[in-house]
Amino acid sequence: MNLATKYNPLEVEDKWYDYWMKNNYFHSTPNEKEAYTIVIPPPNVTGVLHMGHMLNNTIQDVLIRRARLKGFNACWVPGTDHASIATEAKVVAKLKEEGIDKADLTRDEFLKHAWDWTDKHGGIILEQLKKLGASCDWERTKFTLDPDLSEAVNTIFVDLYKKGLIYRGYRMVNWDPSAKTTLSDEEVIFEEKMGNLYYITYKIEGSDDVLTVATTRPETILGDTAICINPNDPRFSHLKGKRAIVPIANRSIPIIEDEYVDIEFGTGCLKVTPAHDQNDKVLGEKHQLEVIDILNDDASLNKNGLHYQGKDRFVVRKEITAELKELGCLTKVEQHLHKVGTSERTKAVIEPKISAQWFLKMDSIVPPALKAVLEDEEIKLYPKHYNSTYKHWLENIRDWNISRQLWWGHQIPAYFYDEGVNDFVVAETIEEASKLASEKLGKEVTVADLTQDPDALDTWFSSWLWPISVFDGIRNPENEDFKYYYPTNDLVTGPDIIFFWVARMIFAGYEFKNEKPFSNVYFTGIVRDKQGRKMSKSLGNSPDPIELMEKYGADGVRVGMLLCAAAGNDLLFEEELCAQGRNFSNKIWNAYRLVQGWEVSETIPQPESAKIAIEWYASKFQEVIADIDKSFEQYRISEALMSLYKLFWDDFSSWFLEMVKPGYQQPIDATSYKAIIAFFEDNLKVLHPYMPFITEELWQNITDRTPEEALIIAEYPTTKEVNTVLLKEFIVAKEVVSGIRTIRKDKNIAFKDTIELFVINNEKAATNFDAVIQKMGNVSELSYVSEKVEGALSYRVKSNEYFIPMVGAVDVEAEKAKLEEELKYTQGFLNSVLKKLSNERFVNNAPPKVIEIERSKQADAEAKIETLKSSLAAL
RNA sequence: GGGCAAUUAGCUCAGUUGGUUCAGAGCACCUCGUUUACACCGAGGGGGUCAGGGGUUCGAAUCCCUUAUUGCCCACCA
Repeated sequence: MNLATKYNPLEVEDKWYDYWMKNNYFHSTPNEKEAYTIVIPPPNVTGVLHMGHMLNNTIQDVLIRRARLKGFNACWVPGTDHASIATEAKVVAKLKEEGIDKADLTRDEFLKHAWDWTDKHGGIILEQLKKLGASCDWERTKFTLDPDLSEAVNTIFVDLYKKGLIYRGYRMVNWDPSAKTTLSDEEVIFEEKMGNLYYITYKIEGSDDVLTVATTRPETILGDTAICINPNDPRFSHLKGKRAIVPIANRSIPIIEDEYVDIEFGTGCLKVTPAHDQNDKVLGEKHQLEVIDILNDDASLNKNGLHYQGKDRFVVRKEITAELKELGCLTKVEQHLHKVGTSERTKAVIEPKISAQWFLKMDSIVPPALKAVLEDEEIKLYPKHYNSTYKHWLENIRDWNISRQLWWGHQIPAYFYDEGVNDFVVAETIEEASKLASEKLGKEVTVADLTQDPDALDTWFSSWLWPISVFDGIRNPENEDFKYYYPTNDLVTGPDIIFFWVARMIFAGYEFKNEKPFSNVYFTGIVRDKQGRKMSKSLGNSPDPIELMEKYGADGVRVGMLLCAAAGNDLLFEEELCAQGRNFSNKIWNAYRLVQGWEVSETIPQPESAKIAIEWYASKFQEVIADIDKSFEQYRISEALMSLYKLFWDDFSSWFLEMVKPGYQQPIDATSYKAIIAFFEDNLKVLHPYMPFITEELWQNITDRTPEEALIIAEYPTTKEVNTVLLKEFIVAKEVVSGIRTIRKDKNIAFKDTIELFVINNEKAATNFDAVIQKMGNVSELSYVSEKVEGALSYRVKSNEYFIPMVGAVDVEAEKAKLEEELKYTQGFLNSVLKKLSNERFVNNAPPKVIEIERSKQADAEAKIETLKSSLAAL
């Protein structure tokens, strides 16, 4: 068969993906083999593939395919996340474009739009993953809003509520007065702004004394319910136990003491407004202060704003400043640089606001998760330094606010029955809720009497169950899949969601199953562009993954991606790397073209050079796959790939194939050919996890295979002993060949012209590779001699000397100079060794092994110097 | 402000418990090459005061201290 000189990925990729799908190789069911399981970090259902996904999923596919080859029952569960905030925002925006305001819709109407949107855009990303070659078990595809997963979420909520771990509380939220909604922290952008710091004096009750506070938001004094001083601040010891009067409002408020107050900052006195500041709220709770909310939903002042009622907060800020000045309470205004939270979408300044939220208590949930990672190492994080980050967060964790003021998601299964907001029951269904409420009240409460909490649960409250719920482990804990696949093996994700997701999955694993969700977590870096900027749509610096795959082939992009993905580092991606990946595909392709073009002869004998080359590559291959195993143990996927790259390109193609290559239009002996094909097949196996398409294509090209013989389910090469002696001998042989090449280049001797090579074997080196040296150097005759060869160019490997006779071309002066330079270098080297060895403290303190090494270095150097000196003398 | 990391060749990174010719790899670069698989190639080559300073040690890219720069996370200072 005639193969094109270039590999064309487009012709083969879809073919093999369909073939794998058709033969159901990605699908896994429990069997007697050991399971190897990965659950995908579910991408947003309406998202599209970006470079981060490419990296992440390439790594997962490498792990899965490798496990499959290694004989595990490999199962990679794909799926998507409903991503409540992101998706709802997209739907709201889209409706707005159509002139529809979310506020005008009922919940059901809105959800209908959201589902339409999901049906239209959902799952695109999964189709894109197929282009990448992702060998996910598509029959197991899950979505966090699937009925079974939603049911699991409900069950867990009810369970935790019954355990007393879920409670309803008040919390400061980010309020967007323009959109009149709460925002998650992620949607708030802090911008540095120059503002004013206003110094305001308060009278001390029952005295003429005053105290001064500093604030950036003077209008909030109307919500003040205390003044706080640091108990260790000597300036204010006279204020202890006193009360102060809020200007304008003329309310009396207590002066409290707390070390939270920074003595250095501002005036050392802090006004406390629990309704409008996060830290003040904490202080307020600690000291049981009154909460006075002064704002309406649109950030105008309410009745607590007194005569400012109905006016906007910024208008009030100006007016109240003037009034305070008039009253003589404003002593100073300073310029002050501070960070102001603004809404990502509306740009409005965020107002902290207290509202009712649902919380999950953390105290009992955290300890097993800490222990599992830090003490027992049941779960290992790679790179390991994330242990500290993990520890720090878990030890300072606050109760988890699990409610969101959104509709797209799992509606909280709490049912109010008093029209108000205080009396509720928690139940998996509304029928159950009505029963519970009736019991609780001692009178009939019908379904119609109940109102379900409108809020949805935090997205992570469903995804924290992901490794369990994809196997239906919540609803049906004894099912075979769950028992077989859980705990999963590896999780591959970004460090940005270590708290949001990774830690919480660990919580869920121990809380609900008393078992870890996975054994290893591999954190990838962030994909950046050449300038180190994060790749993003808005910057327009992110290449389209699909276009890249069309240009370089999926295998090329996979390789390009991984080449720059050093373990745990961010990666600076550039398209050039995909070209390198494509070139590698092409290299493999052409190596195959060479081999498949050979004519095989059963009768000709095996050349000596081929025989030893085959022995050598067998060992070399073993050495490299052992290295690769080690790299994988440490999740150094990129390093493992580089080992393979060099193995195939340098060792296999540049050396091995050249060594066994038959002469032009000569046949190859059958023994060698068989071995070469076997090596080629082994190479394809180890390359397959990285480059699934080209390897399957060539595998199937080598010979007709039944579906049971497909590469994707082949058996990974077994480990055999490595002949290290042979490997070392070959390194020397390479240097000998290299020496010939250098001289050929220097003297412009074409490769097709044969040369003679004479050797003085001072090293008593083995002669195993002589046939190879002859072949690779195009040496007509290789002879061992004991005397220098006159009129020859020479070079040295260790203390061995090699001569290539050259008629008339030997420049004695140049030879001399070369020898003298080598001599100088070697003597310098010897001196440094001798210096070490003559240092008594070194000889006394260094371990014997190290001293021995130094002595052999000395001997080698001395031998080489002898050789060089006698050569010089001969000239 | 607190925490975590990083700084080695033009670029991206290895360098294990301090000790083999340990200063390395890939890419890029330079020179030569239309040899019969591949120019998406082959052969050869140049290139680094291991961020700066100090210390420990017989010996430091490696351990300690310190300074500088960079990145990430957390809290954001009334």
